[in-house]
Amino acid sequence: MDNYTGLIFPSSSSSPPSSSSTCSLSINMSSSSTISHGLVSEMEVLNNNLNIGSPDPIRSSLGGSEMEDEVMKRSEGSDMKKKGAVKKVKKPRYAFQTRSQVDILDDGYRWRKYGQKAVKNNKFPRSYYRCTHQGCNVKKQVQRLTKDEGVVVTTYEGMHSHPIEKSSHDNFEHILAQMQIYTPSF
DNA sequence: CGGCTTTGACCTGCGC
DNA sequence: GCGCAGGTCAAAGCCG
Repeated sequence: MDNYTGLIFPSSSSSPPSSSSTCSLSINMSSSSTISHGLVSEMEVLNNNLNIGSPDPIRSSLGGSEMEDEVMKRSEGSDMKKKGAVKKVKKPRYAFQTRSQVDILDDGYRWRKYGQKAVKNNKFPRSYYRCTHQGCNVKKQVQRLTKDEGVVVTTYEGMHSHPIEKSSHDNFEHILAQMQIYTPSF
């Protein structure tokens, strides 16, 4: 099938993606460790441009940082008021569009679905996945666009701290090879 | 039997 | 303060 993959970049006003192709590769490949977290901290901007879910920029309520995965848990269901001690650290998020019949890109990592929500202004639900590798807190969201049902938007949050698990790695490289830089010109 | 998906409930942040 | 929308949890069920 024809599936193009448009990489969505954090189109911040200050730092245009100069060598974007290298950045794209770093999304999920094992070399991602070379990318500093500060590289993309403004996913909201591009999400806004995309109108993924709502006209608002994403509210970055995904405040989960690496450590408070436990903290975020409702402790006893009674007092989970420890958020005051938790400082919100925004993880960098990366999104890219894929024109595909299937929602899930086989990127070589193993994901476990932990939630699904209906999103406003979108007839397709958004699915939430977490990397199953122990100690790896990478999450991703998968959403199909209402206005173009063939387009799937995948948003990654965090960096994998481990190599790709499956050998289908080549598959993802193939996808990456077809990547086009998405330039939000609207 | 273990891992994964489904799904409703719960929590939080934000706008009004 | 209230309501809405997004994000997460966890129990139950399914499947290999």
